[in-house]
Amino acid sequence: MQTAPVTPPMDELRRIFREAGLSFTHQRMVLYRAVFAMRSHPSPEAIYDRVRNEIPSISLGTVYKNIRAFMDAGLVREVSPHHGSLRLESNLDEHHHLVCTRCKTIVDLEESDLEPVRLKRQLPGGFRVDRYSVEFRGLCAACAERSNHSD
Amino acid sequence: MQTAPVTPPMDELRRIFREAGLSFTHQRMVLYRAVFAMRSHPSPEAIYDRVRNEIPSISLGTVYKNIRAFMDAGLVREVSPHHGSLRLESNLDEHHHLVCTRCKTIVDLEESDLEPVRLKRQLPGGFRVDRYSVEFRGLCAACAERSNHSD
DNA sequence: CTATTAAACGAGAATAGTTCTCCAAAAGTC
DNA sequence: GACTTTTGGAGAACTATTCTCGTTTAATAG
Ligand SMILES: [Mn+2]
Ligand SMILES: [Mn+2]
Ligand SMILES: [Zn+2]
Ligand SMILES: [Zn+2]
Repeated sequence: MQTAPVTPPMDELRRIFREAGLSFTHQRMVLYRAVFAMRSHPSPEAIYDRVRNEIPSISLGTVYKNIRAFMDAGLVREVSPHHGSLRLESNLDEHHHLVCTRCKTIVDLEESDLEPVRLKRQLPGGFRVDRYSVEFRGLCAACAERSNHSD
Repeated sequence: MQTAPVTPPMDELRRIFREAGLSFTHQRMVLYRAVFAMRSHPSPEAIYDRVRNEIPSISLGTVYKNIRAFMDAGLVREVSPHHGSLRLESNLDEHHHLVCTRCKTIVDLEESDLEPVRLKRQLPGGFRVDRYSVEFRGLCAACAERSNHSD
């Protein structure tokens, strides 16, 4: 199970936004609550659909702008660093990935470089696993270098 | 290291395409060779750029059509099942994912449900890891069910 | 090798996801 | 409450991808 999706009270939200450097608006508050109430890794469209129940006049542009504001503030993340464009995998062997979050480079890591992943308990609710892989996110040597310089 | 990216000879390619139910065209052959020569998980645009050296008149549409043909035939895969649309992560705790490749549902798996992932060797070339997560791909209970029926 | 049929190509229109621009409205500040 | 800054809404613009259609190329049969 997961930490319960508790909706923070108004003044707690004010504090969260203040600390994030975001002014407090009605739309932003409703969006924030929606995103944290949906534990389903929602798309902007899905958030829009839900929030329109509460604010029918909200625009999709506002949803996108606030998602970006939340991401920039580190309040949420994106599930995959590779939304946006298709990336092809021609290595059909079991293997893992090193992903540079800055330049989006993806480098293979052989299956045999890792101890096998072991589950402590059964997977929930009859999920049928085809394959798994481990994704290491960070900075490649080149980007780490550039990052040190511009400190 | 990895299996060397050997370019298969012409008649080998003919066989591969035949077995995949794909007719043999010049564009398709050059595209196939490009994709398997690039171990960098290329985007369609990157493949296009490379292939235009050899076939300047090739169209981006042809690149997309053949990528899809290769994917449908199981010759290549896509790196992420979530290109296409942004998906938000509001759970900032370390955790892992169960991803249904059919309905794209993403379910969290707590960090503590897994034995810690251990590397056998050092990571290559100074990659700086921020975090890692394991992605289990397969079919959720609902989709597995539907899949059994329509057999 | 040629005729016939089926599949693929190139060009460009269409669509989906996302960002940008601009002005009016709301929030933050004193 | 007046002034300044940020945000929201509407729609244009942009990027990634798919679709449509007429022409070309490949597969198949004679
Ligand atoms: Mn790979
Ligand atoms: Mn998650
Ligand atoms: Zn990098
Ligand atoms: Zn599913």
